[in-house]
Parts: sequence; structure tokens; C-alpha cells
Amino acid sequence: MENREIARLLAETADLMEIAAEDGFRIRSYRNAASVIEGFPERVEDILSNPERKITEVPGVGKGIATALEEISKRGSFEKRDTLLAQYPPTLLDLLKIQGLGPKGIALVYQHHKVATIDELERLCKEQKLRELPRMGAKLEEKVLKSIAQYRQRTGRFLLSFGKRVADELIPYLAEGGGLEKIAAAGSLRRGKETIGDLDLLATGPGAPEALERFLKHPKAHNILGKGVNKASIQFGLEGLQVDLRALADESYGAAMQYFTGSKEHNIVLRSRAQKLGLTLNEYGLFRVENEQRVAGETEEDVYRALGLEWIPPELRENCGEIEAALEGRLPKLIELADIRGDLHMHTLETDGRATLEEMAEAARALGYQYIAITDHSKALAMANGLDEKRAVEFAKHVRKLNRDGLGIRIFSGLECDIRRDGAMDLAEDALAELDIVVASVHSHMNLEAAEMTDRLLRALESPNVRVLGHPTGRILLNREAYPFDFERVAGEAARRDVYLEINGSPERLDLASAQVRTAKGLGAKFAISTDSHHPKHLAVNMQYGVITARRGWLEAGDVLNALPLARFEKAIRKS
DNA sequence: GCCGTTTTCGGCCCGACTGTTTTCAGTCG
Repeated sequence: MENREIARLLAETADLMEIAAEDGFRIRSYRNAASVIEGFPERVEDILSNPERKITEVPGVGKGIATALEEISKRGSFEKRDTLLAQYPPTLLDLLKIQGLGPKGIALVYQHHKVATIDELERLCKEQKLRELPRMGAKLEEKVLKSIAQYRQRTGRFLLSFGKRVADELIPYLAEGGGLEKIAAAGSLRRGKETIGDLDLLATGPGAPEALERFLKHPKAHNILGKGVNKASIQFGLEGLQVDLRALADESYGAAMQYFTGSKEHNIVLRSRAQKLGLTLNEYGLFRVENEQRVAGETEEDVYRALGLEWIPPELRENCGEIEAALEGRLPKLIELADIRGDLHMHTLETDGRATLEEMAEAARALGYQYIAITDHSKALAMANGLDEKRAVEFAKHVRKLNRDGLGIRIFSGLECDIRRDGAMDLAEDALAELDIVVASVHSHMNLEAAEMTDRLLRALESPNVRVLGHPTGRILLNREAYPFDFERVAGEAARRDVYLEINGSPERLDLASAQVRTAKGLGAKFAISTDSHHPKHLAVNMQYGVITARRGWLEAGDVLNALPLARFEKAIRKS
């Protein structure tokens, strides 16, 4: 079993323990072990099977959890989890995703009404019975119902990063079967959409029919939804992401790639353009209507060229002006991962990160970056042990010394400073002035009215030390909506004040959203693509998603602060 | 349940808000 799945079992057990009102510190131990194991560079299974190693070397794993891990490795579960699952149905865990009810509330509705599923909870609220329970009322019922509606909307969708991991698992597995010329993912994954509904894989080559068989035999192919000569569908893993694999002829690969990458809107316009040219476009190729003669199909480039268009990068295929631009030869030269010279948002052990400054710096150096900014939290995030003025100033001093010693990469002292409810910075401006770069972010009071939130953000932009507005909308994908505010006003003001808008590459955020990136660019805004890394491994992974989001927002390297080489970057962040 | 120790027991990130109370528990971050 992979670390990620082991971590999930532990975290799930912690959730159940919480519902069972077990000791909080014990619960925290399980959570902590889960989070360490998820980010651990070695496979837990490998350590367990190595007689020269001890699993308790892993921080956060002591005697108790070591026993659990051994059990998991042997039989896929462990006693504590089994006991809890005998006591509570696993569907209770879904209820934790509904806002307004926590573990205590869930225990209560389960005890009193045997409510164990979202549907049952909804009924309870509609019958106004939730309010009859101790410490619950009408307002809570309303909040829960609203949250259930949001939950329904997002179920069936998955994070882009999840889809990418599934693709990265299936593609090599299928390729190992041999006989494939090409195999790749199409669909919204290829377009880099922040969430995906399903995953489309396309394969060509003499071994493609066998690949369909192999596909169905994958150990995580849980539910076979269909199997034909050219296509098979499964539900993958416990999460149940639908994956389609299509076997194609070589000559159709480009056309199929184009067709299945979408978007639907993009394809509709493309097909009507084909029609005007006396052509017809489908997943098998581009054909002349009069004699059904094939004009293109082997590569996407051929298809677009035959339609009189430049090849359009998948990220732009949303029918938002890309076809017109391709027609006129004015597609943007989109930013690429290789353009990135540094990373401006990351955390260390000083607050809620999982590595030291030196470890983060080394990982960034290995990526070929010229510079990074360390931006730990400020004191308002007490739970993360945020920095106060004194620690911030000392940190700035420490970084100046580090740079004198030289770490092989330039470090900038930074801070992710909380924006308080009234828009003021969490730390005094004279302390902020000591730092090289301040990222200002909202982490609290996210339910303000739009007008109040707008004023709050505008005031934050007034701080003379703020250089970047961090995760500007506060959204958590599939989990929490962006807080309401006048985005255009804030983006316009940021542009005017030379405050960069962050494109937060954390796959749970991708904040700004790509459409907002494009809007803001139109208003003259500039951007920072940052990872918000809490672990060295996030640096590379999250940057990919940040860059994809920037590309979907039509950004070029010139729009992005951290695509600047060191000297120019330093000048750009200097305060006037 | 983990960890560290001036080791084998005591401490473990904490503050604010909300809706419900009538002095606070639960939730959230």
C-alpha cells in the first residue's frame, strides 16, 4: 500500500475517534502521523519490510502506530479502525464535510436519529428536527442545508492533481503491457481545468486492444462500467473517478486528441469552421464533405493547420477568444515552467511548514531557481505559531546573514502577513519594512458582506510594504467558495499600486482562478505564481499547477514577477 | 499516542466567532 493510502486510513480513524469523543491528544497523534507519512520520502512498506530499519524512525510514529502500520501492511486495516467501524457507519465521515456540524454534532444526530448519510441529514433539517437537539437551532439548519447543496454540486468532481496522479499511475502501467505507440490523457486534465469530472486516456499502436484488457485488470479498477472493441470504462480506486480508455488508429490520433481534449464549446466552433470550409471534423479526422477524403487527423497540428489556424495550446481551448486569436496569428506566447526563476510563498518549521529553511532552499536550488522568499505566517495565525514583530525582524536579520554565507540560492526574507478584519496588517508597518517581501493574505472572517470585504482588501493594498496579495479569493476547491467581493475593483487597485496578485499553485486552491487571471491582466495587473509550499516536495508539484492556471489565464512570462531574473526581480520588489 | 526528559510522566499550537445559551460548547482556522 502506498503512503498516501496509509495516511488516509490513519486520518479517517482520527475522524472516527473524534466522533467517538476520544482523547483529543490521542486523535492528534493519529492525524500527525498521517500527515507525516503522506509527505514521507520513503515508502512505509519498504521500511517495514527492511529488517535493518525501524518504522519508529519516522517522526510521529511510536509503538502504538507502529503496530497499526504493521497490521495495515498485512491486511489493509487495523484493530482500532475496525472497532470504530463496527460502532459507526463509514458514511458518517461524509458528514464531516458539511459545514456547521462537527464531530460532536454528528455524534448527536447519529445517537438521537440514527442519521448517518447526507440524505438523512437533509431530511432531518427539512423536518426541522435538527433544531430540537441541544445547542442547535433554526439558523444551523439553514446553514447545514446550504452546505449540503454545495456539497452535492461538487461531488462527482475531483481535483486536477488527483486526476494527474491517476493518469501518472495508469499510463506507465498500460505502457508496460507493450505494443503501444502513443498513450496520453486528453479531456479537462489536459486543459488543466482546476477540477475534473472524469479522465480520458487515448492509446494507439498494435497493442491497443490488449491495453483495454490490461486496463480492466488494474488492481484499482473497482467497477467496470463498460467494455467494447475500442473503449473501456472503469471506476478507479475508492474515490471512484471514472476513467475511459480509447484504442485508436494511428491516423486518427491527432483528431481524437483534439476531439476528446475539448472543451465542448471550443469544438463546436471548430466544427462549424470546418463546415464553412467544406470540411467535416470528428474524432476520426478532418474530411472533405464532397468525397469523404481525409485531409488531416494524425496530429493535432495538422488538424488545426488544415482549418487555417495555429495550433492552440490545450489550456486555451475554452472558446474564449482563442480561435479568433489563432486565426489572426496572435495567440499569446504562454508562460512555461522553465520561465520560472523563483518561488515567493513557502512555509517552514517556524510556523506550519514541515521542513527547515535550509531544506526548502536546497529543494529550490535543485529545481534550478535563482531565488526564493520564505513567507511564514504572522501572529494572527496563532495555531500555526505565527511570527510577531520581534521574530519577524530577527528573521530578516538571520536571512541577511544567510545570504552573506551563501546557500547557492538567494533567499529573500518574507512574511505571509494576515489581513485583519478591518484590512490592517497583522504586524506593525515598521517591522514589515525590515522584510524583503510581504505577502498579505486573508485567513479569517471570510463571511463578511461583499462591500466590507472589498474595503478590507483595498485597505490591505494601501499598506506600503505589501508586495503580493496572497490567494486573493480564499477559495478551497470542492470545499469552500471564494468570499464575495468586487474583484475587478481590487484587481484594478492592485495594478495601480504595483501589488502583484498571487496565483497560488496549491492544488486545493488554484487561487486566482484562471478566468480571474485573465480579467486582472486586462486591468493591467501583474502576477506572482507561488506554491504556498509546506514541504520541499510541494515546490515542484504546486508550481506546475500554478503555471497551468497562469496559462489558462493567457499569461506570458512578462506578466509574472517570479519569471524575472534575480537582478530585475530585486529591483521590482524594492519599495518606492 | 508521541515525545523528551533536569526520562517513564506530563505536556501536547490557541484564539475568535457563532448561535445557542444564560455562562458556554462547538466549530473553524
